[in-house]
Amino acid sequence: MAREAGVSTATVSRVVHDQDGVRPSTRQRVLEVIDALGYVPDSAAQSMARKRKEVVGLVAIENRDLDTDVENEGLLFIDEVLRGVESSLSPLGWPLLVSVRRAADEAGAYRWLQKISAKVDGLLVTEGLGSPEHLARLTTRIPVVLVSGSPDQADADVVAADNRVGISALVGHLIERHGRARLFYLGGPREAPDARERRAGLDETLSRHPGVRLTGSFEGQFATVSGQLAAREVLARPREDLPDAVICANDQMAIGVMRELQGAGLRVPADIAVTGFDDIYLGAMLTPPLTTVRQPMRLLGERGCDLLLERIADPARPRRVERLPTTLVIRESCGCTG
Amino acid sequence: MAREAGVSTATVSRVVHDQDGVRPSTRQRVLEVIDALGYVPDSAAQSMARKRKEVVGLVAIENRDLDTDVENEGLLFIDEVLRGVESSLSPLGWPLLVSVRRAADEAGAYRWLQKISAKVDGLLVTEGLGSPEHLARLTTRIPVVLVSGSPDQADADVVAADNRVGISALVGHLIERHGRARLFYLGGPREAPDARERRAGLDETLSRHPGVRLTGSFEGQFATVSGQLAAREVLARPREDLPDAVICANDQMAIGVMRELQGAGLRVPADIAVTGFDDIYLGAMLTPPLTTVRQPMRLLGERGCDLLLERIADPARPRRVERLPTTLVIRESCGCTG
DNA sequence: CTGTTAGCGCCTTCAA
DNA sequence: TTGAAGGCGCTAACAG
Repeated sequence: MAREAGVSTATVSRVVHDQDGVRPSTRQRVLEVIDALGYVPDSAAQSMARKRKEVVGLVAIENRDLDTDVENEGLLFIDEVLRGVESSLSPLGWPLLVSVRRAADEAGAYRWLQKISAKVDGLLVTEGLGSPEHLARLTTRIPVVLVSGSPDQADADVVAADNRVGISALVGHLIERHGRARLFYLGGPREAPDARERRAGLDETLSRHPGVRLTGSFEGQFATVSGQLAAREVLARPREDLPDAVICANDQMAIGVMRELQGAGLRVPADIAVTGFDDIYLGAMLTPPLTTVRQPMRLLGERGCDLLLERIADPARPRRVERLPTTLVIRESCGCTG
Repeated sequence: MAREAGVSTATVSRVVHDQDGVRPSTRQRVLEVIDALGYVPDSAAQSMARKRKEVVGLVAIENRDLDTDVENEGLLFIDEVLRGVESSLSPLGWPLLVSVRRAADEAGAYRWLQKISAKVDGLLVTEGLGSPEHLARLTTRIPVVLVSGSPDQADADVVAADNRVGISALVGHLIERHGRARLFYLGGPREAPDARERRAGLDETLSRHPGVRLTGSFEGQFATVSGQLAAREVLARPREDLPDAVICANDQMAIGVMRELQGAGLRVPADIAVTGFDDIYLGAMLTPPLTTVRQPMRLLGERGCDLLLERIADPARPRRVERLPTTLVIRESCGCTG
């Protein structure tokens, strides 16, 4: 290796890390050899020697049905989070290790998490990934930040949008402003903490409005098809039993719902209002434009990454849970007019 | 470590990798201890011992102007490529190391590339990233696949869309079908090989149509603002000197052009046609919907990754250049009617 | 079947 | 200012 070529050994290390205590002439010579040989220190060896990998990981699960949704749906949740993380990382120059798992099949999921965790200094875990027990074990070995995760997960730091306030504002609007009183709720997967919070927010709001009824609900997977499925269930009812609003736990599902409903000849929002959550770009382009709750996806990534870096720097630091504000985005699918 | 707890040493390794040659009872015991202690083998040490990291890298540069474009623009080139790579990787269970660099500032870019390359078994390099010399040096140390890169880069494998055919079909359509004869070309950055190919395709097509004139061109950065800038240049001309079509080297710039042109009161396509390249989702939602050339971005990622994996498996394998077909997507911004 | 023994390539004292 | 030496945690070859 470069050592032979030059003449020395650990001096190379000093040169590579521009530590001082090296005679300029020596440094010069070493640099030349390094350049000539195209030497690049192996990062695995480095990680090993100084017990630091200088990489953080991001794990996510893929909600979309690959064959149908692939080409669609503007910026998705994960894309935006990833961007945020990247931007938070780039001043440091650390790369990001990404791994996405197809469905949420529990089998092997933990081994996968472990394997990833062995390659990074800290891990960002999104949505309802991993059971609480698994996360707990993970957290004992390595810093973990939950992005949109459950705020009461053992020792993990958490960033999450303020789901309850968001959904509450939305539903309040639907009820008070548009007089909708027979709601249908299309929720997200049971495992997803943010889905659960949205549901809780809904129930809370309903309890404040005795005149309003939840006429049905459906557990979706945050994917467009879930919306279509749910819409079919709604359409299967006798016409006079139709809800006057379908509240969806995310935009993708709302898109599916709208398509299916409109396909069946219903007018949105005249016959039935439809709302989403997230505010993905595509929502604004629909006809009618989607009323939704904006959650700052990119910022979730940034803040999550910042928390992670802080914890990596100081593992003993007290646990932190950060709530990011949501905002009601009123467009037309709720009944408002452009 | 687990070894103490159990009783053995390298047996643990055998158990972890379910190699046979371990008495069931022993295996059992070791597994229990592993589980109890939550032991996870350190991947840096593993990489070191077997000289394999089981990670591939993806490097890209960010073309967007962060402050303006951030929230916009449906699935971008990189997002799609990344998806493709991920899907190609997931059966293997390898994670992907992602690093995005802001502008194309040459300074430090090579060191950045080197640093990333030290952490992976192979590298996917997108668009016009890295000078040919740098890429050449990189390639001697580690397998490299260029995604949308120059097909004549030293020893790197390459996947690229068939840019010339694509642009040629598009321009042919504009000329033959719509009689456009005074074209303005908004190209991509000089360093980007795909931008160069598109330009070459244009010139080629023009040379086959003597009656058609290129009235001007502009070198953009593949970003929306580039489109706005170019449009302003077009608008600054005397009205009678206006081109009858603006051909853009990607969709994002086409969007910028359309906005600016329409903002100035011009009708697209009646007064002036506008076309893009890529076929990002958003293009279909514009008014008028964007006529463009579709390049299979996701597939670029998949195939690129496959090539990379093959080369990692067999570094001596002959170099390969793969061309992926493009397709003309006729919507309305060219003058056709829905 | 299982333990021993070398490294893998680099960083970090400690001496010189 | 520099070299020598040990060790990071794991795997692989070789003995038992």
